Amino acid sequence: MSDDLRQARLKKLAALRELGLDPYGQRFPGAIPVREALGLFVEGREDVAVTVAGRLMALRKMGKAQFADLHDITGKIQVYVREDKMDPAQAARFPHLDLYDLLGVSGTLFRTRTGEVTIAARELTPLAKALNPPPEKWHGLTDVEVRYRKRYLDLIANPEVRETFLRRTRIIASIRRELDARGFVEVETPMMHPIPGGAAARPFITHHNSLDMDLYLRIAPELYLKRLLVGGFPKVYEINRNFRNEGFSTKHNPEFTMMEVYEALGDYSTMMELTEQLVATLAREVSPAHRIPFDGAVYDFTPPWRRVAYMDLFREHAGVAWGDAAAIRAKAAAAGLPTGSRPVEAVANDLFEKYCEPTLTGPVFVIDYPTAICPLTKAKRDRPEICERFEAHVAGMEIANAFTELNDPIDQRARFECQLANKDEGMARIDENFLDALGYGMPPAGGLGIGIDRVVMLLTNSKSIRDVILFPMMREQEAS
RNA sequence: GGGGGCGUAGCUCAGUCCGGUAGAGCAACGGUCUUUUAAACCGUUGGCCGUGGGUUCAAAUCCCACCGCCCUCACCA
Repeated sequence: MSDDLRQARLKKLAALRELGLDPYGQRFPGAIPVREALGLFVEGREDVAVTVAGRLMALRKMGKAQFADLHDITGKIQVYVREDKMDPAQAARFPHLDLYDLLGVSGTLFRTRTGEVTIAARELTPLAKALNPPPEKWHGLTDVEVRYRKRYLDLIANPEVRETFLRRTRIIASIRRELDARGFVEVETPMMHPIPGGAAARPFITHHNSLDMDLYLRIAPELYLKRLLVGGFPKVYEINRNFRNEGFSTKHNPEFTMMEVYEALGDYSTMMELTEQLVATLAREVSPAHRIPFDGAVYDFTPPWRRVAYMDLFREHAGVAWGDAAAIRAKAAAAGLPTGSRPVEAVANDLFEKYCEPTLTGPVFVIDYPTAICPLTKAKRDRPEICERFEAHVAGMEIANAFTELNDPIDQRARFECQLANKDEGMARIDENFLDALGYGMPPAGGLGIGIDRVVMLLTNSKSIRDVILFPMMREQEAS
């Protein structure tokens, strides 16, 4: 039983206490990262002293000698223990170790007969006793459910998982660096909204007790970032969580990380250039040759990316004419898509997503969307039925969505009212405060949203969004 | 929500088709071993076979329901 394994470890914990040691350790100054320690080795010398701290991942006992593998985030170092040639008080500590214990080790570096740089241990300091038995050492932890529920074990046991999440961190840092260098200012806007807006999605509802008011976890920060444009911040961005109360999949997590950028005096063309440059920079950091492998294909993000007009794609692949409302509804119904009382453009867009988007490999910009499905986007001056919006698609995923922002408060109100009339579109209530803000004058601007999780998926060759979110949404389950 | 798959020791997995005493490797425990690399060798322990019901003389195995996970479709500005 697992309980037996635990009991064996508790016995060793007690033994450490009897030696006067604290199995859970104290401040441990002087430890250096494992990789750094390995770098201090000087060929031919065996007197270089180092101190490291890490997790005990393997133990090979050979009579009076034993070899241990100590891991930290930077790597692995082997520890050599000769019980008969050590201070007896120190030697007495070693029999009470278990795999996964956290240890501090001091000693001198040498090279073993088989060539591995190793610490000859002089001093051992317990830092934390592991009471739970570890996953199997060779196959590691493969059960995806356990990997997601106990991500800490996944990170310990699977080095490539560590690498994926470190890369995620580097990607986000790089985005910030690039935007900061271009003069964008990072801001934080509310996560709890009285009216959910800026996207069409079902929100999570929560409640503020002392105000006795329902609040919504934000589905997008858009309407608040635009208020900042009104307020005179010309270039703002936010990287933070959005929440959408919808089904989840390999490409959707209920909470996900979105970056939104707004640039006063720009438009969707400037956002297209920004998108290309940002993603290309990230891709170059992953692969200087600009060859990004993903799901069996290879993508090159070198600008400029292909641009294709929405209507051209529709004409080519939808199988019906954009203007033929009856044919559009008939085709959608035949395809099992909802038609009902929805506006014909919304139904047509379903056809677009079903028949046109899958033909895109990318990276590609789909540009110039029908105005009817873009309530926050400025229409083209000469063609009011088309608006200045693009989506960037790669490998069947939408990774970016941007437009020339609608800044006419009267037009914006009309669009909201039209949206509200179609209950189907999911809008609950018009955000009057947002319209009021536009009434003070918002500069013409380009706005861009990039789904960070999906970009990280692309750049880490991860097929599931759960592999790039440390703690993906899971049904609650009792602790095991 | 629909369809498909999976759930057996702490971990990685056989066994299920075709019902007949619950298996292996790793880990643990006890030995041998003074430079090993998944150390090796000898021995021992460890199981509500996801949960509940049914069929049967007999169920890990067949049937039903439920729980959880994965894939897929649907939903999804």
